[in-house]
Amino acid sequence: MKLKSFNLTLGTQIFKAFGDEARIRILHLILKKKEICISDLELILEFTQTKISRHLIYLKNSDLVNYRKVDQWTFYSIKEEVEEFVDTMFKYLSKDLDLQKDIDTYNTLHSNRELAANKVAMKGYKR
Amino acid sequence: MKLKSFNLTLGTQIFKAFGDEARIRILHLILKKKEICISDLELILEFTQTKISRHLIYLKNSDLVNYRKVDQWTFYSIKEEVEEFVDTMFKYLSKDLDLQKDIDTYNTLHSNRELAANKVAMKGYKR
DNA sequence: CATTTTCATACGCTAAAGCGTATGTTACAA
DNA sequence: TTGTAACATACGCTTTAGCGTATGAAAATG
Repeated sequence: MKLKSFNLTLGTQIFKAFGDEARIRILHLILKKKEICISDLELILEFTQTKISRHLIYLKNSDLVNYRKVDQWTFYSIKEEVEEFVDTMFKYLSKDLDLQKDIDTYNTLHSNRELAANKVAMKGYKR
Repeated sequence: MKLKSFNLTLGTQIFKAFGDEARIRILHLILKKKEICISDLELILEFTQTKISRHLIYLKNSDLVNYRKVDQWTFYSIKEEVEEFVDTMFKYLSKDLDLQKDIDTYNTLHSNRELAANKVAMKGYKR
């Protein structure tokens, strides 16, 4: 179910989550690609694994993302309750070139079959 | 003119501005009451003058508010370019009881003629 | 079964945020 | 002209945030 509003405490926490460029870029990729894992974010954003991991934990604690385990990967996604909110936020950022470039980078890597997402999606993927 | 979007840098700055309970409460009062000065915010929120002043400077530097001088007071207002954005943000906070209470407090003080806003609005206000 | 991959976390550091007290400045009031 | 009200700012302090390096754990791979 959709969350229509939040109180001051949660609201502040959510805005704080958006108050960091790295987290915005991570959230943006999660939103646009529905699901993404840490190792793929590492390739795309060229951050250290630690940095990405920590920001994802932050986002998890802010109730903005969920995760599920698939084989050895942990895929993060936007929590359904806040998806409309997150989507609204990114409408205000839709013209940003850096965010667009991140999507391009994802697409290139995906075409090159370099992402974990490829391996999971691949039929007959051998374990 | 309305600002439809902002880039990553400005966006991060704006979200940071919302990432603090005191600033949210201040912004909320400015938005709902159109204009407000520091001494009135002091009465309503019961923060120190320094704290309010600093947060308003922060909001000014984040391009969220404007101010104008009226007699001895400095009245802050939401910048027109971001008003639609700010309004949208507060829709998500519209159920919050603390924010509602701040408005009630403003209204009470206003009824009691205890705000600078009263003195300015008063016709024939003697200098 | 040894190695690699994926992700989390402890440690230590630096920078930024937030705050109170005190003080300064300007303009209005008496 | 003396005092007061409104607001800004310097100083010092404490807390929080963000980061890299190193290490740990679990699971998959070869």
